[in-house]
Amino acid sequence: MEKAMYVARQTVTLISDRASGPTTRRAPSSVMDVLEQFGTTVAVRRGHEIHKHDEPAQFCCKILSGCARTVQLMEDGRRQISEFLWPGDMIGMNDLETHQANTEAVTEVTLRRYARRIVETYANSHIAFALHLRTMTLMNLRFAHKQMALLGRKTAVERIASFLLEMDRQSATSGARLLELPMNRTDIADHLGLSIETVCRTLVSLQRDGTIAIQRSGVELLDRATLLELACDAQY
Amino acid sequence: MEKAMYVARQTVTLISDRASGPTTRRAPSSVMDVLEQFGTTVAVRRGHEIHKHDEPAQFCCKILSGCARTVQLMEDGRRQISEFLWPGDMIGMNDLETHQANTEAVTEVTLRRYARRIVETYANSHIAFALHLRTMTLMNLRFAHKQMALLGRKTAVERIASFLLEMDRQSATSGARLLELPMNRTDIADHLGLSIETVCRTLVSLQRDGTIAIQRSGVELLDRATLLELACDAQY
DNA sequence: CGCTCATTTGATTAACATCAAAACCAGTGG
DNA sequence: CCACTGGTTTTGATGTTAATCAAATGAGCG
Repeated sequence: MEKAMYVARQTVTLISDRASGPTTRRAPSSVMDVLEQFGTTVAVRRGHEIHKHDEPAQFCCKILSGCARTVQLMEDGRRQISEFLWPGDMIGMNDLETHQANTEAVTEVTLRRYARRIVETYANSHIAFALHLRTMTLMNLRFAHKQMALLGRKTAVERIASFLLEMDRQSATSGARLLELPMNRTDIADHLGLSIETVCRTLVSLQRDGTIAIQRSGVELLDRATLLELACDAQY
Repeated sequence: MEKAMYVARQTVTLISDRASGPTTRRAPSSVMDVLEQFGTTVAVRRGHEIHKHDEPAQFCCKILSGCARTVQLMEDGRRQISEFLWPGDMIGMNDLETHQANTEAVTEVTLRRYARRIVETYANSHIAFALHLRTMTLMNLRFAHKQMALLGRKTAVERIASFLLEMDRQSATSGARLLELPMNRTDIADHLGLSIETVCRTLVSLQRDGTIAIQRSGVELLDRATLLELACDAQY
């Protein structure tokens, strides 16, 4: 009975989801909901791995709660965090046979996990689902291009300002003064291509200017106008 | 008659194309060939624009010959070149309503141009085509992630070595000693997040080491082993 | 040949990394 | 409550890489 219901919903709502807009990498509910019935819920502890690089991509997941990071690792230990992932984001959809990066829990994370076989089967028989997968990948790609411009051409302050605005946009309580930052300074550094000390110093200097106020678990955005200017980015 | 032929080919060969492997962003011939009949061939002169950022995405193109670049521009003129595009690569498939970046001809370029409306229509009714679009986008995303690691964490020499190996991989005559580099030093700099002077100096220093030999229109790769080591990248 | 544009070289500077240590913070247990 | 511990963040001093500024050289072309 539940199964029947899902199928019905799917035929009705599949198309409309592409309107979810260019700014989110979230899985809009309706198209992906058809997977619900096949998923299992899993908890991953802070710091633990969700997927490993080069592992066969058996599963993909939707984040229910918490924050994760995708990490590219060089032999000598240098790290690049391509993105942080939030509730609603999908993990492991950007891979074909094997995972392309480590995915790790930044905080305690709960996931809804699906066998990729199911997802692929579904994509092979439901065109709107296949199109939706592409749209999700495109959103990721759009973000990646922005991040390349940040890493290639922005200064430390510009990177931090962009990061704060991006985190605010992603955040559930976007627009609130207090912005929670669950990741530590090392993660921020490895996401922005900076050293941890530069991240600290830049945040402190923004605090001295009165642009932000650093809190134990995040940052207050006091002066958005200044951040916007510093971010050098039409999007925000 | 020609039309009929194309349709026939399509039904036979649609599925098999996903085997085209993880290392190319090219459009494998068979799936995309169904578009052929709708395309028009266009020439774009060196330096001219193919698509403009924020323009409605009316067309997409396949490169027939030449080299193009996708450029992200900041207000003050700083540039980031996300990628170079080669014969077989698709342009404008990574956008939804509007283009996300400028695409410009590095050399004289000839294109096969298709109305997006046709492509979208086709994707909406042919599932293998829709799946293929996703696979192409995934290849692009994979490259973008590698480039983020390069921009965030690699030194100048490592970037140049990675770039040369990447260009060699993309090149039609991959493996040959002489590697053609149609883009100028400024383009390379804006692709690697370096200054033009650093690109020059680094190339010259690799030449002094005997790793490469700089030619008027490219570079000879004399010592691939050293380049591989410098690139710090398991992929090559 | 002389013009323009691209590349290379040189000298100097600035931004950020690195190294080192102090301060802070969250737990833990007395 | 306080002291102790391990980890994270912050601050300070110094070093390095690559950017910037400036000029010379080289290549393509009418």
